[in-house]
Amino acid sequence: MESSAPGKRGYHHGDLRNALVAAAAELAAKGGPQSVTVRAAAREVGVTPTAAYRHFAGHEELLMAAKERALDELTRSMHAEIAARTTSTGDPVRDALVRFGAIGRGYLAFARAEPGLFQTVFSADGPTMPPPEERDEIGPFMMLVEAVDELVRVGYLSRRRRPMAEFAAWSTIHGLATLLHGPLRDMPEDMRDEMIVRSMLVLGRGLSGAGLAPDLEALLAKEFTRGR
Amino acid sequence: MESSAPGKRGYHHGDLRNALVAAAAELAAKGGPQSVTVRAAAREVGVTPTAAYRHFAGHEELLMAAKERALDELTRSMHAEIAARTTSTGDPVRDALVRFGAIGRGYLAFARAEPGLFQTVFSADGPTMPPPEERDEIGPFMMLVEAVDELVRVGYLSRRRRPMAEFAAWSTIHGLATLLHGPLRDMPEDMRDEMIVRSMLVLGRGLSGAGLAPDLEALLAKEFTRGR
DNA sequence: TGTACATCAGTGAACGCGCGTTCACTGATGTAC
DNA sequence: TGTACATCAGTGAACGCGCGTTCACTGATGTAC
Repeated sequence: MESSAPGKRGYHHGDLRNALVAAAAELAAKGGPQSVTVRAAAREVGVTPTAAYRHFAGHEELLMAAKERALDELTRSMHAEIAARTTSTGDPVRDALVRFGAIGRGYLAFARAEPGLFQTVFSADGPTMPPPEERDEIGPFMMLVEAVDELVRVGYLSRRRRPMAEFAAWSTIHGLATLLHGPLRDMPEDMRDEMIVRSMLVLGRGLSGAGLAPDLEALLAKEFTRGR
Repeated sequence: MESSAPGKRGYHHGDLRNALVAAAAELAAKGGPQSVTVRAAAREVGVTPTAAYRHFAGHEELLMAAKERALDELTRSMHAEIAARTTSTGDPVRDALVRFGAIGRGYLAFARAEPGLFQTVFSADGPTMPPPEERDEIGPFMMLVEAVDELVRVGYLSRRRRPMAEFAAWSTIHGLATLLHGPLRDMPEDMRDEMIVRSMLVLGRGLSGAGLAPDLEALLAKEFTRGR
C-alpha cells in the first residue's frame, strides 16, 4: 500500500484526498476561492468528478479544506519570516520590536506573493480566528498575540494599553495587505513601500508609551524597508 | 416621454438602464458581487435578459455600474456621518479630530450596515482609488485626505509625518471593517466596540506629535464608543 | 500457498441548474410631410 | 391634423457552457479459510 507520490498508477489512486486538496489549493492560488471547483480539482488530478465524492461530502467540504491549506501556507510564511530574524541584538526591546515587525512582514509578504491564497483564507466563511482557541497549533493570530505580549514584557507597550492591541496591529497590517491588492493595486512600487513603512511607524508609535525614541523609529523603518 | 418612476407601463420601460443598475445594486447588497447577474437583474426588473443588452455591453459593464453605485452609497454614508458632527466645539484641534473620527465612523458604519455593498466596492477590479485624481467629486478617499490635511493645519499632525498618513489611517479603518466581517465575525458586540475604540486610539496616538493629551484621548474614545 | 469473496475506490453517463449571449422578431414611439 | 414610416426598445426561443450531484456499474485490493 503506497501512500506517498502515487502518481495515479492504475485504477486506484492511493492518496486521492490529499491530491484533491492540493489541486484545490492550486486552483485557489491561481484564481481565488471562486476557482475551487469539484470538477476542476478532479480534472487536475486526472480523475472523475464522482471520485471526489468518495472523499468529500461535497463542494463546500473541498473548499474548506482548501481554505485550511491556504491558512497553513500563511502560517508557514510568517514562521519563515520570524525564523530569519532570530538573531538577538542584545537589547530586548529591539528584539521584541524586530519580532513584531517580522510578523507583519510575513503577513504582507504572503499577501503579496500569494494573492489567491490570501483571498481564500479571508473569503466568506473562512476560518474564524480568535474565538476557537482550542486549537493547540499556534497560528498567525497566536503568533501576533505572543509578539504583543513580548512588547509588554519588555516595557515597550504599557499594561494599560495592552488590551486589544493585537487587534489594532492586525487591523493595520490586514488593511495594508487588502488595500494593496484592492483599490491601491495600481500604486507604484516605491509608494507602496513607503506606505507600508510609514503605516508601521504610525502603528509602532501608537502602541509605544509616549513618543518613540529615534533609534527605535529608525529600527522599525529599516525593518519594513524593501529588501529588508 | 416619462423618465422617472416609470413602473414598467407597457412594452417600453422608460428607464431600464437605471432600473437595472438599481436591481444590480440590490442584488449586490443582498449577496455581494457574486450575486450580480444579468439574468437576475432583468428578472428583478421584470424584463427579458436580452433587454439588458440594449443598455449594457455585457455582464461586466452591469457589474461595474453596481460597483459605482455601491461606492456612491459609501460616500453618502460618510457624508452623513460628517454632517451630523459639524457643530464646532470652539477648539480647532478637537474639531479636526472629530471630523477625522466621523470619517472613520462613516466607513465602519457602512461596512456594518451594508456588508454586501461594502464587499462589492472592494471586490476584484473594483474602483482604483488614489491614482485617478481626475474625478472632481470628492469621494471617500479625498474626504480622508482633507481631514488629514486639517489635522496638519491644526497642529495635531506634524508636517514631517504627514506623508502617507491618509494611507495609514485608511489601512487601520479598512482592516477593522474587513476583519470584523471576516475572521472576527463571531466576536461579541462589546468586544468589537472595544476593539474599534482602542484601535482608533492607537491610530490617533500614532499620528499625533508626541503622546496624546488625556483630554484628546478621551475625546477620541468617546467618538468611537457605541451609540456615538 | 492458494482461492473465494467482501469491500473499497474508482468509472461513465446522465440529470437539472443558472449563467452569458445571440438570433430573428415585434410592438411602441416619434418625426417628416 | 393626419398618416407613413424609420427607429427604438423590447420579446421569445435557443445555443453552449461548467457546475454540483447521483446512479448503476466495475476493476482492484485485501482478508478468511
